[in-house]
Amino acid sequence: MSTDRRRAILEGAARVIARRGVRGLRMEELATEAGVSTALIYYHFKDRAGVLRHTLEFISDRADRYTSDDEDGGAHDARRELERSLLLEFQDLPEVRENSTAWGELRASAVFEPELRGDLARATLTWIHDVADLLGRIRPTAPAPALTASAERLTALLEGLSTRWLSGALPLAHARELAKEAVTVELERLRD
Amino acid sequence: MSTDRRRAILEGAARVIARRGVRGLRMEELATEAGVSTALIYYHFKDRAGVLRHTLEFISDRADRYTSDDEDGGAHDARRELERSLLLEFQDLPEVRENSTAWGELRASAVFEPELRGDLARATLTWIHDVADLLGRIRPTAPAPALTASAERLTALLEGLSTRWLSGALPLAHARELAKEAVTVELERLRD
DNA sequence: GTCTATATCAGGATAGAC
DNA sequence: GTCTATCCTGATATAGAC
Repeated sequence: MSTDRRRAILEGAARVIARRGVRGLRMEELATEAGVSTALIYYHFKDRAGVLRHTLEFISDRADRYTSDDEDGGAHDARRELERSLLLEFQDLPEVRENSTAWGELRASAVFEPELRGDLARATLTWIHDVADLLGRIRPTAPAPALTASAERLTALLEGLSTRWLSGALPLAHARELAKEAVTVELERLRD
Repeated sequence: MSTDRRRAILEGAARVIARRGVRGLRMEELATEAGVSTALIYYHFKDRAGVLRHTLEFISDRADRYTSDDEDGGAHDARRELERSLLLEFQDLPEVRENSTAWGELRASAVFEPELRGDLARATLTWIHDVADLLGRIRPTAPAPALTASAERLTALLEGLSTRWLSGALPLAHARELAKEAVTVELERLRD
């Protein structure tokens, strides 16, 4: 059925992008991966750029599922939740790798393809907001701008570390350690 | 003369890559940009991959010139030098933009092209080392591992912020501010 | 909605003259 | 060393049947 195929294509796109990059995504390889014809991809997504856009959306939705919705935990829970959600980026599981890779690719592609920027900016903002929110639950007295700045730094750092990890420049365990310590450092900053 | 043309091609390649990305580099556009024929590019660099390799080398050599060599400044100078060298990444000057863009492209491409990883790792290590060195001059009593960890976080953050800037997700001034504050935060961390 | 077959074309690469 | 002219592959996209 239609919806299933659509989804299969998006899942396939995430896999192919993780394997070849946005730059390396070939419509025919995607078709094979998803078990459909190229024509069907064009039918559903109009063109290559459309595939990219929807895949980005798909991926960020999927990443949202990582974040729990519990809003009423105490500071201790928030701290654990924060670390959990940030370190989730650094796991050698296929889906996580896919998400990280695809996210990095989309970010990098957006430098040259302005059409991608809107969605990317939206997703980034949401992410920053979520992190700022968690920080705020740990440091209830910290002013909002400081929380946002810390969240911006943490998320940007995560992206930087993630790319280094994926490009083989940084072992996974070390990346996790650096990220974890960054949380400590920023929380210290937000203390007074 | 031969050497001039070679150089013109490499400079042109840096500009084109900054504008279109590694993937967007077209041999013909490069030829026009450099004022030569496509055939000459192949004559000098064998193929497209050769152009890429030599351009990346060209660019990292050029970026080295940014870093000053003065080794004997006091803590105050070191702090300024640190901020200067880190914030240098965030300027809207053609050459800086070219270098940042190409660096980001290189980093992103390395995720899928292992051949690129060696050079990249080397250059990254040098950078981390330089930053750790400056941090050490400001905090002479801090242990080396802590200095390295801070340098790793700062440089990874820079890469993250840089990509956000170049992809239009983060205004230049804001990126500078976040980077500057990150220096403060890390130096605070290294205090005790 | 989905496929097969194919048009179209951009762009990498080379031949050969100068 | 450098150019003009051209070949040819690989990839996007569409036509049209089912």
